Amino acid sequence: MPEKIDLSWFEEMEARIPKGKVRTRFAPSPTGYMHVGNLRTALYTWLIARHAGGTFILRIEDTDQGRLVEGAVDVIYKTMKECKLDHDEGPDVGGPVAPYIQTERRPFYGKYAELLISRGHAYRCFCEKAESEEDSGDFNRAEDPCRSLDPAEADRRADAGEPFVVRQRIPREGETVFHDEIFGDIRVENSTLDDQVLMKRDGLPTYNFANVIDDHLMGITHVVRGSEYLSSAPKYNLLYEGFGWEIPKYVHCSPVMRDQHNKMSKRHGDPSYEDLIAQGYLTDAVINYVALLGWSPGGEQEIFTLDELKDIFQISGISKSPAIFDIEKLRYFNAAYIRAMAPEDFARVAEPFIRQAVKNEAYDAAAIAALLQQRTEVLTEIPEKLDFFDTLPEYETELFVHKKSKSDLESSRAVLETIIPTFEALDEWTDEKILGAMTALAEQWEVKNAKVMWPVRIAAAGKAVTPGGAVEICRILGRDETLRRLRIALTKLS
RNA sequence: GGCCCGUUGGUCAAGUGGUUAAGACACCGCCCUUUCACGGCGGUAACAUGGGUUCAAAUCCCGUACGGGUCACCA
Repeated sequence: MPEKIDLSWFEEMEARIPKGKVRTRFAPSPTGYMHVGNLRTALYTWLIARHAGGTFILRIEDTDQGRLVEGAVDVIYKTMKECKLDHDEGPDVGGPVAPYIQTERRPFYGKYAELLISRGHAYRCFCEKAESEEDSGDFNRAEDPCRSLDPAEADRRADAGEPFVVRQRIPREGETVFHDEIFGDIRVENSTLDDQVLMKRDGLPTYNFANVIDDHLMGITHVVRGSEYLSSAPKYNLLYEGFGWEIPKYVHCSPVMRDQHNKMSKRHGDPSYEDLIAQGYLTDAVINYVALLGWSPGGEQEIFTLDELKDIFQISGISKSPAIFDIEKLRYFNAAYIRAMAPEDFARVAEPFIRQAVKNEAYDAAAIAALLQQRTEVLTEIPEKLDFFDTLPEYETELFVHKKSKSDLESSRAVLETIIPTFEALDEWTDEKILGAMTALAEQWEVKNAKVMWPVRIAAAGKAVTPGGAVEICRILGRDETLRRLRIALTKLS
């Protein structure tokens, strides 16, 4: 009975829709963390809006009451903020087409479902939920008596309080073509589509229905989402046509994989965005890497700021095939970002990691950070590089043997024996003086600098690989501690 | 299984009928050097496969194989 449909309400809704500008939305469901794939979708969605000078919207899709996770929405806000993917409209900032949380939009969906029913594109289905019985569980619309139920009869049963779902009435014949910006035209036989549920028995819409309604009502021009929705896209088109709405551009992105066969997933222990940060990766590096996972700017440049990405991002550069997440390459990006940081910025982010290993406040964290910056790939690897500061490690004298610098046990002993009094006599403990003492000795003995510096560094650090050379290590250690360590080494070698 | 989609080195990828098939990560070698790095130079390594179309195909068409997605009152 179309009479009870109040068309003016729909007209008001239509009137609220902003028009003319590009509008995109990131619409996560609050699951508690940000997958890498999600982050990439958010990024691309944001980039499309910003590139076009359009509007970026955050919408929360929480229609699955059974999967609500406490605090999950906050994780989304926090991540988006950290990544600088700012939104113009959303639950926290409002906007012209509020509300932006689907459960708060609950009344809308029912009305649109009614409208669709009145136009014959949907119908009420009173069948029992087809749970269990996996084998016969496949719903066959051709056999659903409700599809051909008299509308008046259906209205009467609904009014009487009989529970029902609303199903989309898919034409039995013909084919539907839809266009995707990445995959091109895709055509499917309508006979392969089923009468999907639009409104659930609990009165909430399914994802598939809420999406169409909200995307339209929010004036979304580009629908960006994972390619897992590719096969339901034709049904969306039919819905848009049923309402007489303009179909937005679809941008389906292939998944981010952990290997050839599996998507990245928390379940398999793959890192989420938060995990990566906790593992010592920088937000900017993660964003940069993720941008290139499944999208290419075409040129040879790989390091981009968000601003640069915004300028050059093209939907056409998004790839059709899935991309495997390669942590090694992320490490490379992270290292590049670390090296490019202002020294004081790096010192700030590195300090907590430095202090994990170096408790002795006498050792200057900023000075250590300066050594670390050129040789750190991820922040979490910092502590292990610094284990020799607080306490001199146990080590074998074999460490003094080094062929490149032509060092052996005897030459090392001689170097230490000579350099100790020289160091004691230095009037200042600076890089210049320390270096000068060592190069002077090398010159006097007519040997390579390395032959002097090698044993000094080994004696000072007690390990072969250190961040920084002999001069820097000695300087940071301070004269007293350096001399103490050199004497220990001399004892070992005598 | 039906339907949809995809397939360039180990990985990310450029490529849109004529190229010595870019570049990056990783790997290897050399140089630089105060260790390790950084940096520089060089190297190994790819068009899944079979048919067409064409003077010419990684690029267009068909099949095959392989891979992914989907077939929920989940998103």
